[in-house]
Amino acid sequence: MIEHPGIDRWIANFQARDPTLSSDEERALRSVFSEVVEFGDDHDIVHMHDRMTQSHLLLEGWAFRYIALGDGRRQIVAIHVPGDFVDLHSFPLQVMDHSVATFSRCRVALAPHRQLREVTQTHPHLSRLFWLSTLIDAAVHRQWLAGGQRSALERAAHLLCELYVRLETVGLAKDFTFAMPMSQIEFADALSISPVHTNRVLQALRNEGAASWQQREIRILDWQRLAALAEFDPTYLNLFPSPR
Amino acid sequence: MIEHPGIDRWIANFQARDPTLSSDEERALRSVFSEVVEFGDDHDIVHMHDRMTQSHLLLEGWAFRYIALGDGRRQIVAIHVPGDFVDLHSFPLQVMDHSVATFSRCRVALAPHRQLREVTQTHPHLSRLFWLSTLIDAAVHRQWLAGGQRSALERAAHLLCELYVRLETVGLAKDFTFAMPMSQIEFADALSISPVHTNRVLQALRNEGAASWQQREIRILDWQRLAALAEFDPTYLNLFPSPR
DNA sequence: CGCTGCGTTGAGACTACTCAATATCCGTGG
DNA sequence: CCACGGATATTGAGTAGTCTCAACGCAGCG
Repeated sequence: MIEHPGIDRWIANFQARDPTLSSDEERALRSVFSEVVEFGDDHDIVHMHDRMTQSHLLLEGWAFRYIALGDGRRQIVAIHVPGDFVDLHSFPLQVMDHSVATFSRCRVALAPHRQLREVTQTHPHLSRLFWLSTLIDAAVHRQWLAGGQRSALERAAHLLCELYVRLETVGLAKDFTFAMPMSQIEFADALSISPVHTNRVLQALRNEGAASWQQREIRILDWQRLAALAEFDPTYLNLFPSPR
Repeated sequence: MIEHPGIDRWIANFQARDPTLSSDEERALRSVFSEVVEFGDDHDIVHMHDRMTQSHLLLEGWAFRYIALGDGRRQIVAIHVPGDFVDLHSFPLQVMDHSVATFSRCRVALAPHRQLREVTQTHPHLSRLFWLSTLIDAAVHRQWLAGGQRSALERAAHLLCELYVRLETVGLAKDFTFAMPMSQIEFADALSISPVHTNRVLQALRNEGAASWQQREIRILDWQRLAALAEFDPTYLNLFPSPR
C-alpha cells in the first residue's frame, strides 16, 4: 500500500464528489497504486504512440500534455497540477495520441492498468468516477477550444482564471497568488500564440490591473476584471466545493 | 427493443473493436435504447447547463456541439455523424457544459441514463467500451486544439480529412466524395475563422487541387496532397478497420 | 566570467478580420 | 411558371491582430 498526502487528497476529492463512498471503496481506490516515482523538470514521461500499461497520478509538481507537429511547432493541450490523473485515458485507450511532460520536478503515483482493470471490474461505481475524471479533462479541452473565439488577451485571462481556481482547490493558491513553474514560451504554446505576443499580452493584463506575472509568480490583481475579461465560468471544472 | 440499422452498425463497431463480445453483451447494449426520435435541421436538442437524464445516439443526419460566448460568438467543439453518441459524457457528468444542435434533419436513439446505469453496473466490460467512446471524442478535441498551431488552410484541410475518414467508415463517403450539410458559416465556427476567410481558404484548397466544396458536396481531389497539407494521421480516431 | 535561456522591446510583414457590395441558390407564394 | 425574399456564397478594400526577425538585458549556472 502506497502512502502519500497527494493520494489522500485525491481520495478526499472523490469523497467530496460522492459522500456515500464506502471504506471498502476507499481501500479499493488506494489499491490501484503500485509505486511513487520522481521525474526531473522538462522531462517527457510518456511519448506519443506509446502503448501504455500504467497511468500516472500527479502528486507534486506541474505537468502538461502536448501534440508535436512535424516542423517543431507544438500545442500544449492540457496542463496538470497535483491531484490530476495525467493519463488515465490511456487505460481504455491504450495508445497515446500525444505526449506528457513535466514543467517542474514531479512526484507521481503509478497505477498499473492491471490494477485499474481489477478495480473497475469489481467496483462499477468507482469505474464511473474514473470515467468522470477523464470527462472533466474533456470539458477543459472544450473550454480551450472555445478559446478559438477569444482574443489572445481573453485566452490568457481565461487560462489564468482556470489555473487559479484549480490550484486553490488543491491548496496551492490563495490570496489570488500562486507559484508559476511555466515559462512564457510554454504559456505561449498553450495559448496558441507566439512567445513575443504572449509577453505583450501579459503586459496588457498588468496595465489593465487584472493580473501580473513576475518572478515565476502569478498575482491576480482584480479577479472580477480578469474573470469578466475572460468570460470565465468555472462550472466546466466540476469542482467541489464549487469556488467563488 | 428498438430496431434501427444505425443501432446495428453501432453495435457492429463495438464488435470490430472487441471480437470477444458475447451475445449477452450485445443484447445488453441493445437494451439501453428506449425510443427513436426525430429532429428538424438547425435545431437545438440539448442546451448548455441542462441536467441530463438520457443520452442521444445519432442514427441519421449530422449534429454538432458548441459553446456560445456572451456576445454571439460561438465555437463548434465537435461534429457528429451517424453512429456517434453525441452526449454520452452527460451520463457521468450529468450537467452539460455546452449545447448540442443539428446541421440537418436527424434521427436519434434515446438512451435513458437509468438503463445505462444498469448495464454499466452489470457489465463492467461494456462500461469500459462506453468510456472508450467518450475518450475518442476527447482525442478529437485534442487534435482540434492542435489546430491552434496550424494555419487556417491547414485546419480546413485537417477537418476535411477527418470528416472523410469518419464518414467512410460508416458508409457515408466513398470515392473521395461526401454530402456536406454544413454551411460555410458553420464550418467557420468549427475552424475558428471568419466566414469570409473560410470561403477564401476553400478557394485556395481548390486552386491547389486538394479539395473542392460545391453544391453541398465535398470532393477530395488529391488525398495525398490534402493529408500532407494537414499533417493528417487518423490514428487518433481509433477506427476499425484502420483506414487508408 | 562567459555561456545560455528567458524576458523585453522595436520594426516591418503577413494572416485573418471587418464592412460592404454583389451574386447565387432555394423555397415560397402569386 | 415566374417573381420574390432570405439565406448563403463570393468579391473587394482597408484594417486589426498577431507574427517574424533581430537586438538587447538580465539572471542563473558551470
